[in-house]
Amino acid sequence: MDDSKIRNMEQFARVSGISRPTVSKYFNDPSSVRPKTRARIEEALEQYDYRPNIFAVNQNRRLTKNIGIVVPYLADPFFAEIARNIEQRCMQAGFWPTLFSAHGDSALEVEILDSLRSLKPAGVLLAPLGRASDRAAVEKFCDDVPTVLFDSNIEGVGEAFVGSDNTQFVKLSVEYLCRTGQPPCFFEMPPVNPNANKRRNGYIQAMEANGFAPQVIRVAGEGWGFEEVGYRGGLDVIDRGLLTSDTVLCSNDRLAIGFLAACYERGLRVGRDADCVLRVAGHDDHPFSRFGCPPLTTIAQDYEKISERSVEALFHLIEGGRSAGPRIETLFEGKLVMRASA
Amino acid sequence: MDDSKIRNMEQFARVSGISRPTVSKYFNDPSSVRPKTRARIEEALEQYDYRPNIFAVNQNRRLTKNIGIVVPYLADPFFAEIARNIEQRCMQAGFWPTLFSAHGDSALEVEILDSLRSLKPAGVLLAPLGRASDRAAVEKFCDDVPTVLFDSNIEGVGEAFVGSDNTQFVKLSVEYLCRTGQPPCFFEMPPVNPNANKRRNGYIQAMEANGFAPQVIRVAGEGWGFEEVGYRGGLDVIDRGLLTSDTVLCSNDRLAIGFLAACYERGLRVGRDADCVLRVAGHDDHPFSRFGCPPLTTIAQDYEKISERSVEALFHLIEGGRSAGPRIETLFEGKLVMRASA
DNA sequence: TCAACTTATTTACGCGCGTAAAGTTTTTAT
DNA sequence: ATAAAAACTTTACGCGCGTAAATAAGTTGA
Repeated sequence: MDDSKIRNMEQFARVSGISRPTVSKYFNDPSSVRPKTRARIEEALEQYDYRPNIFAVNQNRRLTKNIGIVVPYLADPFFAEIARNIEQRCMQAGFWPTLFSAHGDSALEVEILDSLRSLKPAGVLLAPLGRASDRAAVEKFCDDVPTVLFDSNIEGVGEAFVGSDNTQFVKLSVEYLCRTGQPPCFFEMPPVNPNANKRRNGYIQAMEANGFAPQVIRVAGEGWGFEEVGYRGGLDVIDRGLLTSDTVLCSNDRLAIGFLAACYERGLRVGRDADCVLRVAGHDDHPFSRFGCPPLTTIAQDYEKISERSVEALFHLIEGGRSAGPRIETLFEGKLVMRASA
Repeated sequence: MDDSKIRNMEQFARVSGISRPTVSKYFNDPSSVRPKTRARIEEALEQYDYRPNIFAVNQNRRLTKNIGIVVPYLADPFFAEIARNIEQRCMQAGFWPTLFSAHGDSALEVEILDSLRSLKPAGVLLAPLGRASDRAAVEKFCDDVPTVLFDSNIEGVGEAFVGSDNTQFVKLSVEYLCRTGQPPCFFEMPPVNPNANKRRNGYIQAMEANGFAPQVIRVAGEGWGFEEVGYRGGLDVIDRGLLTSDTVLCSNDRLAIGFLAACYERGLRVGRDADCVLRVAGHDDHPFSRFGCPPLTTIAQDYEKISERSVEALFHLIEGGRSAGPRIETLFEGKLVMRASA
């Protein structure tokens, strides 16, 4: 390893015995040069570990290899997980992913999109805040940069959307709960994004389809501290005797985890057993749901497929140029995960 | 807003009536130009919203305004939180923070440091994986780039370390538990970093200081899925009757959350009440600990102070050049957070 | 008011690489 | 074997900005 002072491509080209333009071509696409040439470059590469100056590269390429990943709230392990998944896929494809979190703040979301613009990214994977998002700002951004939305949809914005079929999620959970006990009431907070709305409406629809009267319980609270909202709301609902069923279907798992904490505090045993007074279920299969007390019955999002398809859609977009057809929405179905809570 | 086609600093300088070098000076430090000049530039800035090309800027500056933030495992909300905190402080100071997660993988950690190097960052805030880290690689990186370690220390590596006084943490928890009930046994997994070791040793020390015989229970398991390890280990320990005390002090909160799940599954009621058979406590005050069943008694890390001091240390380093004195280790004390579990 | 500073302008070069054009060599196909 | 195609080399320019040096203009204070 003669890792001497190779300062630029010029010098590296010299030591590898290949001309600089060809070396440049190699770094843009190794398969674009003759195998013999490629071998010589890679041989030199092992001796001298040189890497092109990323700033000079990005300055001169009209489109960089950067990919922006924006999530609404990184302290939610769901987004951390899916971001990890997406990151790795991007890296494998030779891109340079950069992760951003809006931390639940719409002003910050706009700021991020602004900075992102100056990164001249080849594409962006954006999970918007949802209701709080500055629609106009997001829309304008999507006009400038090839963007795939995921998790939370904004109608008509971005070149594609990949997410879950929330209506189906709730249909699954409602049917399971109705089949195995009392029809559930629905526990929610003011919706942060369209998914929450779809879940509530899906619940109403599914209940009616099963011949039951829907009962929606909405508790106050805002922001992304869902557990806290579920906990406080849970205490309130329990204390005021507002539960209309012994089965509580929560809009999402984080809310459910807060609700479980409230049940525990009030001495309400949750589960399917005879000594239990309440059944509780959620949606998402959040990473922590299996460690709830009791472990949470839920509908699992397909992390793998969502991230896989999102990245695929973006790559398709990047390669094929824009306007490669109409905006495509891909929704994945969830799977019932039966645990002890319902 | 005449947001026409300002393509570079040349053009922006022209429309603002100031020479390009002076404009350049302004962007490097607005206060370095005469107030009148500054006003004219900022006036033009509002009309034409121009931003210097970040790649060209970074190529020519010997040191960029980039700051790398590296955490071992972003799916842990503790790190997500502290990263958020650090991020914002950096942005406020006019830097450009970029967040990376090693996802529990030491190869990836090295890869990240490698990519980071080519970002020519002004500095890096690194929470290393710990035991799994490639010490040589990290050490070499720290030689090249001003780096402050946080959370997990590597002796002698980096210009400074900021973290928690884990010995004090355990001293606090042990004393509290001894004072209020049976002396605790210590529940741990194979240590991923020095913190875990310090906690175990601190436990032994504190127990002996209080005149009790320490009892360490180590369960098998590796990786960063602590809850899973705590859960499985918990079941095992309970089923085999290995608990030597009715009070269990867990090495950290995530392990404790898994342990609580195991207790719940085995029908062991946890808490301080008369009908409880077990007390459980942890360390860290993890974001989810308050929503455990029961809410977890723990020792709280001071997120704010850790991130504040880490950033301070890094800025000090960046301004003062390297070798501004010896390596400084800053440890913050924890605070007892009494909840229902112990 | 005039010297002594301070700040801005002009001019010019360099950073490291993408990329185009023209010429040369190697490979492929007939 | 030979023409055509493909890949490479040489040469040269441009990207947008940092930065240095020499010069000019503005500011300050007694």
